Amino acid sequence: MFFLTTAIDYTNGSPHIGHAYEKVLADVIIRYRRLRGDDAYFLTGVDQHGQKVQQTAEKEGIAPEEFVKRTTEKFSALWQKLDVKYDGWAETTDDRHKSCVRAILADLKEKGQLYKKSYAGHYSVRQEQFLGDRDRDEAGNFGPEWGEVVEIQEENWYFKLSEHTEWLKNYLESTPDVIIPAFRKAELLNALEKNTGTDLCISRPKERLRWGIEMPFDENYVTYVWFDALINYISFAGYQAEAGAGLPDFEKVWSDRPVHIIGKDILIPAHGIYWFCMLHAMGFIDAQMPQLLVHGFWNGLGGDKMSKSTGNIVDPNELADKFGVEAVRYYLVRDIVTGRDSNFDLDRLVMLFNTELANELGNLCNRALNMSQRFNAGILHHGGPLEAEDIALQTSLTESIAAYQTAMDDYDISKGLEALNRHVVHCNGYAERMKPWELNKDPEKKDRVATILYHFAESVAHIAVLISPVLPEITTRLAEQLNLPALTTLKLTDLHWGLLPDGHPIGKPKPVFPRIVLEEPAL
RNA sequence: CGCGGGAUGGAGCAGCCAGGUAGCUCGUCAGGCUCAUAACCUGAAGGUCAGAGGUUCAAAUCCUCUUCCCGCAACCA
Repeated sequence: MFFLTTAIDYTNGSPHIGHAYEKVLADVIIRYRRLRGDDAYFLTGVDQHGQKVQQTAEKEGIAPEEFVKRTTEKFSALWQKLDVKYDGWAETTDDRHKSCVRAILADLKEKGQLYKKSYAGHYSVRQEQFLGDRDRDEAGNFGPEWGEVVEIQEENWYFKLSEHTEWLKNYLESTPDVIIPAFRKAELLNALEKNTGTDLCISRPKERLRWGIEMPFDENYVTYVWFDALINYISFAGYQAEAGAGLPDFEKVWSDRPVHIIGKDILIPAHGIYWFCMLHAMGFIDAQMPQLLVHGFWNGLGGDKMSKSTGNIVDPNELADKFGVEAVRYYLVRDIVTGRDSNFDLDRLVMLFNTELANELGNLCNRALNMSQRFNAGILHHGGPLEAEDIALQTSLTESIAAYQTAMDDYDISKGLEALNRHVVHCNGYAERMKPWELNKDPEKKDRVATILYHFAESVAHIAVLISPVLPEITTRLAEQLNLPALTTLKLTDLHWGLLPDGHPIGKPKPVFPRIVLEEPAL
């Protein structure tokens, strides 16, 4: 089975465009895999524990449970709005997750993978955290923002990460496609080089952090981020779950290498090092290690980082309300090369929607249906013998589908959409060259007109199916206009010339993509 | 020598891994069409592919050096 996950979002604030991008990307990939006919499972969710949540909840004077419930809602509501359809929803406060985490910790302790060690360092009472050298100012002191800084000693639990780094290095070097895109692997190997020898602190004493999962063998501690959040990938996949827990069958879901979609910021060290080593310690073999699909970031217009301080944060909710879900989904996967960064540009969002969807595809559909209605009373006929131009159009479609499939298999959604667009453009050119509106004036050419119109409709039918991973709602609308609802259930392998039967009554044209019109800027 | 990414016509990008006439979208200019969502089609102008050197019959693409830009604390994708 194809098992796809995303990073789980931290429920300390509102979702922004980056969160939306990752989920839409995942949704497009999972829908594509289903279109390909693969059995697929999509898991996403939220990370709810930790200090920040505890602090923010305190500041607002409510219990962390309450706070987390509220912020989680914002995320799930957005996914619903953006038509992101997942099979499994991971919330780290879920009891099933907690017991899985505890079972894993107990097991690793049993195996001698965990130990307790004392650590001494500078601690900020106000911020409730240990400080490192990087927190010092130029003069080498801790600034006033940290408040009172004391030296304390503290015991914590550690995971023997260092016992697995050698294996990891060999694994990474000998296995292709562990990290997509490939250029990130070099970075990871470099980081690994530096990391050897250190173990991983995985606990916090309860006096400092209450909002977490209690260690199964030491009630004074909760486990800290790694053995909580990362575990979601297996806990919600049904790893060691009891029957009837409402979780999938782990053996089935994790039968192939799963794909984890993550942002470039959490590759090193979290997923690239910790997670692989954790799985290895748990006994996962090389063939069960996940692939990491690492995506880039959306920056502000000038390429600046998006941040609250510069105020260039983009709210996906507002975006969807203003421009529509289709425009947002299309833009997010069309205007970025998977793996790289891109600059978020509203003008381009509008432009891409208006040109590629409204003008080219939408208008193609519209003109095709209109002519069919006006010239042939809305009935499609396969028509007469094919001319060179007809064959060229069919070839264009075949080539577009092949290019689309290759690109989509490589998670290159942008290139896949571009391939579809090429065929749409070809169709519009075909229309200009064939001029069915001229031919129609000659009663002798009825058959020829029918052939041409059929080529339009059939192309639209194919594109409707192929674009469904990105714009599922549009597929439904196009299928309605073509009066062939069955299109929405077709798989890639079902596609062949002749989806629309001879004598098929086509629907009435109605703009599928109304152009986005922005108010003219006042001059 | 910390690590990594980037530099391609006015703007935004692809091509680079597996060298072989420099491509896409937008914009600009000129024309055409009228079936269609003022949409569509055709053509043109515009690039010494950051710079220097090297390998090669051939380099945007491989190698070396240089310059400039961006990212690299935190459970913010």
